[in-house]
Amino acid sequence: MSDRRLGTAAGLFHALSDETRLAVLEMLRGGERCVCELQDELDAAQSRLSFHLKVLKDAGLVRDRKEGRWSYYSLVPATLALAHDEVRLLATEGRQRRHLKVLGDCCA
Amino acid sequence: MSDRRLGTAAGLFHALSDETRLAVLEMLRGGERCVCELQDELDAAQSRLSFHLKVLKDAGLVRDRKEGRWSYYSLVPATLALAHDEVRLLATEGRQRRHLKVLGDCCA
DNA sequence: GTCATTCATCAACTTTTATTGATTAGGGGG
DNA sequence: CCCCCTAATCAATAAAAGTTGATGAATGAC
Repeated sequence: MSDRRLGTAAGLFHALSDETRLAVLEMLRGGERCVCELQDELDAAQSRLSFHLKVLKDAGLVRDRKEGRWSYYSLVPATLALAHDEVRLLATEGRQRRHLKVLGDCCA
Repeated sequence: MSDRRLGTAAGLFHALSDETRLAVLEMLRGGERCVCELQDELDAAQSRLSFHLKVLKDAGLVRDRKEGRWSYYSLVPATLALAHDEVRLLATEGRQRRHLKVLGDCCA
C-alpha cells in the first residue's frame, strides 16, 4: 500500500522469475528441506544453488535454520501471500471505467 | 501443468519484475491506453517505454491495437490469470507431509 | 588432533536486461 | 509534394544477474 509498493512487488517477482528458484519453492511446499536434498533433487551445482537460495532469502520468500552442519530451508508464507495479493490485484479487472477522452483525440 | 510449467511461469514473473512494467499494467487495469498516455503519466522516454511494452507483449500480458497513428495497449486477462494461479499454488501451503528420512541423517 | 562433510562466499567470467540517442516507417494534414 | 506526429526498431553502451571453480568456516566423526 505504500509508495514503494511497486518496487517491492517487482523485487518479489524478480525472485520468482527463475526456473530453479521456482523448483526450490515447489519442493519447499512439502516442508522444510536441507540444502543437500535440494541439491540432489534439482541436480544443481552447490554454489549455484546457494546463490539462488540467497536470492530467495533476500527476497524474504524463504528462511533458513542451521542445525549441525546442515541448513534447512522453508517457505515464508507471509511473503508468498504478499506476492499473491499483488498478482491478484493485477489479475482483477479494474472496476472503474476511465473517463472518456474528448472524441477522436488521444494525446495533444 | 505441462513440464514447461516452471519455465513459462518464470517468464511471466520476469515480465512482472520491473517497476515500470508494473506501473503500466496498473494503468491498463483502468482500460485501454495509448502509448502517449502511458508515456505522459509514467514520465518515461519513448524508446524506453516501447521496450517495456514489448517485454509485456512478448510475455502475453498485454496486447496492442493500432488505430491511425496511435497504438492502444490493453491487458490480456487470461495471462494474468495464469500468473495468478501460479502464485496461488506456491502461496498455498502444501498439504502432504514429506515422508520422514531415516533418523539423524539428512543426506548420507 | 586429522579428516570428511555441508554450505556460504568470493573472484572471474559469460549472459541477459535495461537505457540512451539515433534512425525508420506509417499516418495524416496542409 | 513536404512536414509533423506516433511509435517501433536499431546500435552502442551500461548495468545487473547468473555460472563456475576455488577457498574457507563450521560441524562432527574418528
